[in-house]
Amino acid sequence: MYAQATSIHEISHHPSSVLCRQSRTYGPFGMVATPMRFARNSEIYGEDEAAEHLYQVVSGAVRTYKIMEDGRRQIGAFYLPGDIFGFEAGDSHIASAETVCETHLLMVKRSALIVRASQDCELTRQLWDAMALELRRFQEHLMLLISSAEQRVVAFLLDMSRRTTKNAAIELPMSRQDVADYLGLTIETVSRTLTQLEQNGVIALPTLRRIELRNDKLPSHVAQNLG
Amino acid sequence: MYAQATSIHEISHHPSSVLCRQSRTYGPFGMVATPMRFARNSEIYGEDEAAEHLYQVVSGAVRTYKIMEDGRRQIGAFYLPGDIFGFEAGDSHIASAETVCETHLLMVKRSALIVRASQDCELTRQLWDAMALELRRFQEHLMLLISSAEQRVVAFLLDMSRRTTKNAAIELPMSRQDVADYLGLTIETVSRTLTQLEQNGVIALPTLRRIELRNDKLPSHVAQNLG
DNA sequence: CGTAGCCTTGACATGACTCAACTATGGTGG
DNA sequence: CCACCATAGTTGAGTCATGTCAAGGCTACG
Repeated sequence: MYAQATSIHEISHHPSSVLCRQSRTYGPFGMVATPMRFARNSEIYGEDEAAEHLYQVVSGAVRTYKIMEDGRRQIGAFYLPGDIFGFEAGDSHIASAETVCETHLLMVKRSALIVRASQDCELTRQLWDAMALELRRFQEHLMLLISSAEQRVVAFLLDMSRRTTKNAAIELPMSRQDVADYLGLTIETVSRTLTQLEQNGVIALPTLRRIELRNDKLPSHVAQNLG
Repeated sequence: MYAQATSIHEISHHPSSVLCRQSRTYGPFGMVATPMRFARNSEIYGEDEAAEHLYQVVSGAVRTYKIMEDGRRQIGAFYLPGDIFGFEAGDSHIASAETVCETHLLMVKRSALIVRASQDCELTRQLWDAMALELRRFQEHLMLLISSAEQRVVAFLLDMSRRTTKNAAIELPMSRQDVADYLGLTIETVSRTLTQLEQNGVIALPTLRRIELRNDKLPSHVAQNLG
């Protein structure tokens, strides 16, 4: 329902430009990779599409999501520069992936990766660990979804803070609607919660997308979530 | 809070008996495996313990879970006969694992598996697929947690039905409290929802733990969840 | 037949959702 | 540079689903 409201612009169903430089580029796990650029809100792959690649974010941000029968959208994860995504796949993807803003990616072939892993014990281990990290993220996301709105929002902000800058200010690449669909809340509840956190002095909101955290003022029950 | 109420009996911190037969037993992925037996509610491994093994359920049932700061317990997954678990780990486990009822397991060494996978492309692929399946389960669990109580309970029953018998009756190995902690609901809400489903003729409850599904009467909005 | 654990039911409280109006922001063209 | 528009975000009032607290009923096992 509310996800429906998100009008999506600039959907370009394939890479705005694929930069195939002559010189080889190396991506995740030291594999030969193809650099790609996507405009904002572009589809990278769709649910149920054959899963032939693995991706690493160079700049920008990516969201993976599923649309439920009732029309709601659940965002499974956000991927930021350095993150690798596309694991969530046996033969085909189980979620769609879109860019949140203009994004540069590196793309590697899954089949090539598997072949190389089967000759390289260290690489097999790295792959295992990367998937375990992905599982850990999902597990933490699960825990989030059973807490209160305030806990969800604070945990989200802390996670973003930890993953981007080391200082306490974050520049969110995604809209309130994205945040809401990630946290399993409505956009109104996210907005109200942010306002309330600001009034309590836990955060400052110099602009809509910029958020400054006062770590010392965090509600104690979530402070422990800090990595 | 309510999770606290679950009084746990018969915690035996290690395998009641490890059957080390002379003849070798083969477990998941064709690896040499150690058979083990656990009593009901026994700990298999704890959160943050070193993750040295992978397990396959032979008979019985297993739950993985985390305890949150506020005392609530979130069950991440149930594993039934045939299922493999223990993937959710880089160097150490990110959740605890306990038996739901008396359970027989096969245990294989992760390190040995990695070594063999790095010589066997097919095995690498199988491992990848197994972890992808695990990710898929988590993704589906995520979707569950943002739906209504009725949708959660029905989806849970359908999932259990699909994974156990092919007919429409299921014998739940776990308590209402387990179900509640898996679905992110209270035990009261689970109970009320089951009663309501029974009154609507969607299910029958011949005994507390036995549930019969009338697939034809399922609420349409979840019927699509059928695999 | 008694008891303990598990489950159900009821009455009430409350946090998040819905619907609706309003405000701020950022980009575009005059 | 300003006015305008579309988009994004905020705020308010009222409703509803689920949680909380408390009592009571099964069931199974000794």
